Amino acid sequence: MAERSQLPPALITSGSVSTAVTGRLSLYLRELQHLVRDGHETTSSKRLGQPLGITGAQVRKDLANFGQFGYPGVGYRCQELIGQIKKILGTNQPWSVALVGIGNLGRALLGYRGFIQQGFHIGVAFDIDRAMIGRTIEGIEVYGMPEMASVIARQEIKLAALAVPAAAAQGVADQLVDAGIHGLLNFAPVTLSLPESIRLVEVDLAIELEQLSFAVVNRQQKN
Amino acid sequence: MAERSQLPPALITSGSVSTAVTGRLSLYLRELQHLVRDGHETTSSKRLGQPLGITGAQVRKDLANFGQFGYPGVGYRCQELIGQIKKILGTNQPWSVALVGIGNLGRALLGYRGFIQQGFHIGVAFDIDRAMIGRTIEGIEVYGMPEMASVIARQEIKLAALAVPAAAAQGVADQLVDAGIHGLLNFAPVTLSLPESIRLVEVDLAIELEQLSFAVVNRQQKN
DNA sequence: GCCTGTGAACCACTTCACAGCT
DNA sequence: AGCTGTGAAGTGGTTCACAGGC
Repeated sequence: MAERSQLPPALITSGSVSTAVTGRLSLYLRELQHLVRDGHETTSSKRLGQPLGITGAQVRKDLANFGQFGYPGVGYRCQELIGQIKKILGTNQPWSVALVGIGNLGRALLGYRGFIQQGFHIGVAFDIDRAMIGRTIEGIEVYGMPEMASVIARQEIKLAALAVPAAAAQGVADQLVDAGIHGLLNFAPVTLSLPESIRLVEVDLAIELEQLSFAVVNRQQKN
Repeated sequence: MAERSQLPPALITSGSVSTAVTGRLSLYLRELQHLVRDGHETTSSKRLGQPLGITGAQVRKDLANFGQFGYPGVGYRCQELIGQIKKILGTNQPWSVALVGIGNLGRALLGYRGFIQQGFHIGVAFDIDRAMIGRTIEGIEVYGMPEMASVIARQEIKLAALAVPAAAAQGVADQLVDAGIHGLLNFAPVTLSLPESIRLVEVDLAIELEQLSFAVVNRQQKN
């Protein structure tokens, strides 16, 4: 399989892939990391997808969007595939994330250990609360909002997590965009209006519970 | 439109609807609540979907899965549609949720105000930390794990949020199932193995950041 | 034998377009 | 005129099935 390793650092295609695919890629990555921790060196598309309720064919099709990573008759080498998926997702290099809003949720994100091992860390935090500004929480410095643009520019931060009250979210998002952010993870339960160039991922905890409520009330089987 | 209001309390169909549809239903609900707050009495499928980047046809098709809620030539009455969507999602009656794990994330959920207005509240919390057991945090009593089954049975709790470390998640999930829970909102970054009868919604914060990373690196436009 | 990678078939979801109601 | 509800058409995503490599 010499040919494959001579290709440019993965993601040859990148010709617009659906979020369904990339979402599953993240699941494969998580699963592979568990497999490695359990001492597995290789796996098959079937064994990789099984615990996730995903067929082998689906796993192979998903990966086929980005290249050829498997070995016929053998399967996939876990460590190698982990590296490839990280390259695809862009997490082979670490990301520094700016956090805005140090309420309950913000502080939870500050202390969340799950980020580090996936290649993310909160690099700086912002809040409007004077009592917080200047302090260091969980090892992260807290700045006031006026310093946002300069701090984000100086530290070359591209991603931000927005954990402010709904009413403040759009205003803060605008400031983050002005500060030069490229992507935004929004926890506020509002629909943000942003320039096309800004990537947005939304997490609304109440909506997740609503989806659970629906599933329970309707006892629907799949998905 | 007398006929419609004589129909059984909505969700006539319920014949297996995709999560794509129900996810958008939650977004419509959120949007409608904002419209009401801004003083709107009615809206159209187009105006409802626009801020969400969803076409009017899509909005109408989604609602058509559950009945007829609109008025030709007029649109939808916001308050009425809010009520209908809540019935569909099962949030017209309040849900009491059990929280397991009072670490950073768990405490954030305890104090999260966004739940209440969508019809959810944390009714009870559990942890293994002796220092926590017996205390009351944010007005919620904290119990030890051995009391889980009896407390959940006594309070007839059907939903649980799982905010424990990854390594403990499967074991706690099993206990929750034994305690009679019907649906589980899992924040631990592991794939849980549960009986078919248990509904599961997963939120993995690191995965959300990975999706953002991919979107930024690949500068892909649409969803 | 086992497993990948992939065209072809299949299925589901989305968009279109229009009849019918207000 | 404006808007819903819905069959029909179109698009995209998933599953099938098999050729080819280990």
